Amino acid sequence: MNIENAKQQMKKGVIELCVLSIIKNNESYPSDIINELQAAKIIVVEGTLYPLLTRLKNNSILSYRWVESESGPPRKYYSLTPEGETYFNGLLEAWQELTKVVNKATKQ
Amino acid sequence: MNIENAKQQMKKGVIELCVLSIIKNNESYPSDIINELQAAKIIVVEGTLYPLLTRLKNNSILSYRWVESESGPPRKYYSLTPEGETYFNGLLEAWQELTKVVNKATKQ
DNA sequence: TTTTACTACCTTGCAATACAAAGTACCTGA
DNA sequence: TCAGGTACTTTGTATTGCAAGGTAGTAAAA
Repeated sequence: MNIENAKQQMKKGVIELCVLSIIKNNESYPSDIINELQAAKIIVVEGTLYPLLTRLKNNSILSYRWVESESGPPRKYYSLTPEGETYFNGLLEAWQELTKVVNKATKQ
Repeated sequence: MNIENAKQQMKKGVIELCVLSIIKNNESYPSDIINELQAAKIIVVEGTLYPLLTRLKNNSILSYRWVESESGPPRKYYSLTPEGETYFNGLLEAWQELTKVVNKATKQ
């Protein structure tokens, strides 16, 4: 059985958390986000990220503004809305609780 | 946006790890497993667990033996195969690495 | 001017899997 | 014999990550 698949499953659950964390730290556009995730060894591709960002925007977690680029097409820079801040905090709390119970469950 | 949904997503990734951990500690049958997960606040229902166990069995991660019950139908008691032990260790390692990178990514 | 390369955003179809709900079957005791 | 509880199983649905392909703006080479 391929362990890569299971790793993938675990990763899935935290993509949203990590994306929001990156945006919270710095207003970002998608390529930024992909690069930061990659640096953190959480590989995510465009086909994953764009629909996610759109979903979060449609649910008022994120907002964006267009920013001209010095070289190339304009970019959508995303930031958290106040509602998004609350949502992110809840997500982070859930993550911390999950790690606690899983670590406990897998002890010994 | 409903945070329960996001929690659910995070949980998904660790169900397999937790199920294997429970079985590793004690040869178990499905109701055992559901109860232990529930105690750890990782709620899982039959419709999730049975297909998961079957999948793991088909991939030689788990094996089972029928055990007569004192009151009711016989039970399938599951245990890890040697291959399953290896797989579990890999999964646990992946989990520990994931928590590390996510904690780093969400710091500050 | 036209073409090529690069960057950026977006969409479609597929696959994996958790869950709700319903179904089958066994065992026990009234 | 039948009612209730336990246990295992299956089916249909929804979510969501990914591969692959598409659209479009900018800039530099040909």
